[in-house]
Amino acid sequence: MFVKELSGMHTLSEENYLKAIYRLSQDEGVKITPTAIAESLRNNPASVVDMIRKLTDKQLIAYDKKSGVSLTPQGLKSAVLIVRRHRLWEVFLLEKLGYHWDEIHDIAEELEHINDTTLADRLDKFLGFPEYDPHGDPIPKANGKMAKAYSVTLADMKTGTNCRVAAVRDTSSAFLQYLLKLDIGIGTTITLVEKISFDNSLVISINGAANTTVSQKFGENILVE
Amino acid sequence: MFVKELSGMHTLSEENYLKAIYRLSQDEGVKITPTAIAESLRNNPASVVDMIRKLTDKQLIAYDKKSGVSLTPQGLKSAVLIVRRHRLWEVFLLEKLGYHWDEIHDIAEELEHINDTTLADRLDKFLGFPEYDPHGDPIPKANGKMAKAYSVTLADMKTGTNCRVAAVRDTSSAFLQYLLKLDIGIGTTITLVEKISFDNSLVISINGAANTTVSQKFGENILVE
DNA sequence: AAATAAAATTAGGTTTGTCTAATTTTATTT
DNA sequence: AAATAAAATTAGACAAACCTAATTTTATTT
Repeated sequence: MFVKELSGMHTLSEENYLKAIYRLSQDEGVKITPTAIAESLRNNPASVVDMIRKLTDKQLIAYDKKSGVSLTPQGLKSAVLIVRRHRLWEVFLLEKLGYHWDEIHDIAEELEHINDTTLADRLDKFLGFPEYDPHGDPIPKANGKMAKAYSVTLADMKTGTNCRVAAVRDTSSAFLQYLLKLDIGIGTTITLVEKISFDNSLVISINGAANTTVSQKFGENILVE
Repeated sequence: MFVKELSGMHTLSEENYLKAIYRLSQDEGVKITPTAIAESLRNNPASVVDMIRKLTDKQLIAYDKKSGVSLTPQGLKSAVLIVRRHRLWEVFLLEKLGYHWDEIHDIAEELEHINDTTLADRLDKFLGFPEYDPHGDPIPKANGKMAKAYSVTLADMKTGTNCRVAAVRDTSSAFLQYLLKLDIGIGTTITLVEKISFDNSLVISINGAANTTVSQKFGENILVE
């Protein structure tokens, strides 16, 4: 299929690797190893090594044993476009089709691979050029630029301070449904009442309501501002 | 990937075969042979034979040397759902994203494979439950029922009669762009002025304008009422 | 009916992306 | 530094979906 040879055209697998590598590259200072990629994609390091070779040949990534895997400018461009499409489709599914935020990730995971020169831009326009997706992640613009991602977590907060939920790190429906049950969404105000030093559990007040206790892991998956 | 084993889940290829068989089954009285399927999918009869075995094992089609390939009730249900999704997405692309009708087929060809229990129904609702897609093909309802497809072509008309363009058979951008140039769309009124007996060319008047001559093949790809 | 043409099928390959098991390289402990 | 553990890599398989070439079956002519 000669179509696949056209610049900017990648297989489904290639796109998923680029996305995984992009995601891993967001944790600054962390080396991107074959094992890390394999864990991220829930596949085998041996498979990753094969794909690293393929993507290196295609000049989408670079691999240096010392510094690990990195995206080339071309690979970054492709990865950001996939992320752009993913996040735009999430907005569409939530705002236009009425899905809840715990249902959209997996569908967007498929929609993001649909490739057409103008589709993302048309969708962006149709949605009114949203800045953030329903999970609080910034949506890359057509030129690749985007607002800075939130990085301070609820677990990083000082006891006694207030914050606004800005984004969620984990987008699994298990986590999002838990948030729904706790009545936490983007924009919710949380007060950190106490940190339990034994296991770093967090005692919080959601929108000024009675106190609730959540785990450290929970706190690390809520991004605040 | 155990996910693929769930009922109603088919591979991309399987879905394309089901769709092709469904399309061929619309020409009533025509036997669906491996060669016909291969032509429709532009692939090799040997490949088709492999897939016929696979789909037969999965009880999605039945194959009888005398009568050819047919969809089982289960296969029909899957095929109709794919067609439903395709046509709904076409409406979306045209009406919401502003594409022209010659650009939407190929994109819908990808979107149609996205499978989620409620996606098609939500999209249907969002679009206002359209009856026909932008090419005039009826959109199957959630229950599988749909308006009858148009079947009379411009070439079938009697000389001197008027008709309204109801649908197009060929959805290739080459054909659709030609129609755009001729100023023909769904709803256009055409008068059949004369049939040239030599090669069945058609002399027509579009929306009452000056006469134009088109080929027999052209006329056979315009469905009218 | 025999000859020919067309269609269907089988046999054996190829590519993509995955896997397991074995091996080699690198990193971490002791 | 040697021993051990972990990570990376290679080697060899496999499934899906396709292919070509050869063969068999079916249909059409003469």
